[in-house]
Amino acid sequence: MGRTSTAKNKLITSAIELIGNRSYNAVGVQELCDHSGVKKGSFYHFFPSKRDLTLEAIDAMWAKFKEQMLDPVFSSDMPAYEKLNVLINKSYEYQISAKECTGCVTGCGIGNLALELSTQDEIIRQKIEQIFEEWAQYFENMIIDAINEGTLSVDTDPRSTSQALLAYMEGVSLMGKTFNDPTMLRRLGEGITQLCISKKKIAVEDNM
Amino acid sequence: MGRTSTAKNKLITSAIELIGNRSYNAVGVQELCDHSGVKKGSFYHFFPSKRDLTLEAIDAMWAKFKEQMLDPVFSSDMPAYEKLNVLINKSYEYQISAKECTGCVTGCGIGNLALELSTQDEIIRQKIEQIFEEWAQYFENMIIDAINEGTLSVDTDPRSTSQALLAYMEGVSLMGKTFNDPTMLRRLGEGITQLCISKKKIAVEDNM
DNA sequence: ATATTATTTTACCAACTGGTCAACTAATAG
DNA sequence: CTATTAGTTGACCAGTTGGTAAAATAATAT
Repeated sequence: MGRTSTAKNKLITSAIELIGNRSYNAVGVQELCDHSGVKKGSFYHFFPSKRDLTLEAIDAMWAKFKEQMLDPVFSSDMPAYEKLNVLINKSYEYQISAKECTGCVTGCGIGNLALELSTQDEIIRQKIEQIFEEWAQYFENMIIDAINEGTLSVDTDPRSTSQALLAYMEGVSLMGKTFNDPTMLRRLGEGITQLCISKKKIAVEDNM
Repeated sequence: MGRTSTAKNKLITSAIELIGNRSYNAVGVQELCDHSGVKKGSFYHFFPSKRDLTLEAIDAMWAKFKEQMLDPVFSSDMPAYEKLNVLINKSYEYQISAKECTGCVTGCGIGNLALELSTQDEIIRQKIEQIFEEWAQYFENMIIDAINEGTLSVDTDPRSTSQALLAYMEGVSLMGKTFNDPTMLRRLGEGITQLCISKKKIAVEDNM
């Protein structure tokens, strides 16, 4: 039925690249079309609006992120603290290559859009909220496992702690981008374990 | 010599408000002018470009933030962990009122601009980098004091830890904005002390 | 009063924004 | 071989963008 097309995928790929390196509002429909070699008429054949392309681009970013970053790490049988270290290291490597390729630490594509658009587009905000919920779930499962194994204090609140871990990762990405320095991810990333992880049977609770 | 004017200040105030609630690229010169009751010709009498207004708005945001948030807290003689708690609580209160007033948790105005513009405007990136440096300095001084007082382990690296604290604050703001939920600041904010602070003479180092 | 300086106003601009439309072209199904 | 469906193309649009220029207006200094 009719002919087939690669235009849609090319547009999504370009959106991830261009919007990821700059911002939603800094990239126009025309540029998206030029970059992917698609005419504007085709753009609007596949997407009702730039907003809708962005929505699909966010899905694609998240799918890729899970596949390349989260799934490999969290389906392994490393101890929790090592999972976090590996995750941080992968982020570090990613930002290294981003900087080599574009001259800039680009940070977390999803976090960038979250800050730019949360107050402007409720649908996009909700989509990213849902993604963050899912993302934190990886941490939460890890924490619950660690508590059951006895490597983490039973006092640890899995949900709050998982969100704190995500917040810290996003914060570290923000710092890396602001300083345009990938090593920030490694240096600050190390601290992530302090937000929850202990190698002892029961974490020492001395902060009250 | 000539007449005086309030236009410049009105524009800066409007920029903080409008760009703070939305984003740099989502707010145009015309809207800035309308909102502050200044004609466009006057805008360009005082600022060579929208970018330059933003630069001054960032300075004003930072000055206000120091005056209202950082200075009161860090010039007090509270213990370090309480300084952090008060700071978190102030941020929480601020986001509560932002949401009451605009319907949205707006997050950290400086962090928002950092993510939106760091890869697009090197001058703005450098300005925010410098602000973050100064901001972290507040934390660093606090940490050094705490180490000297013996309330914090001598193993603590003041510089990295101070940046980690800032990263966490920014991350928590990002989460609060994304979930449009001010209580996130309070709930996640509590965790900040874990990034460095101990009430015991010497922190238990059990993460290595 | 007048010259000077600072500020305001209005009208304007080219470039670009997201988005539309109708005609055109390929592929497939019958 | 013909319909039908899916995708492509280029011309077009109204509204907006950041920014300009020159004349008009107020305040001050002399």
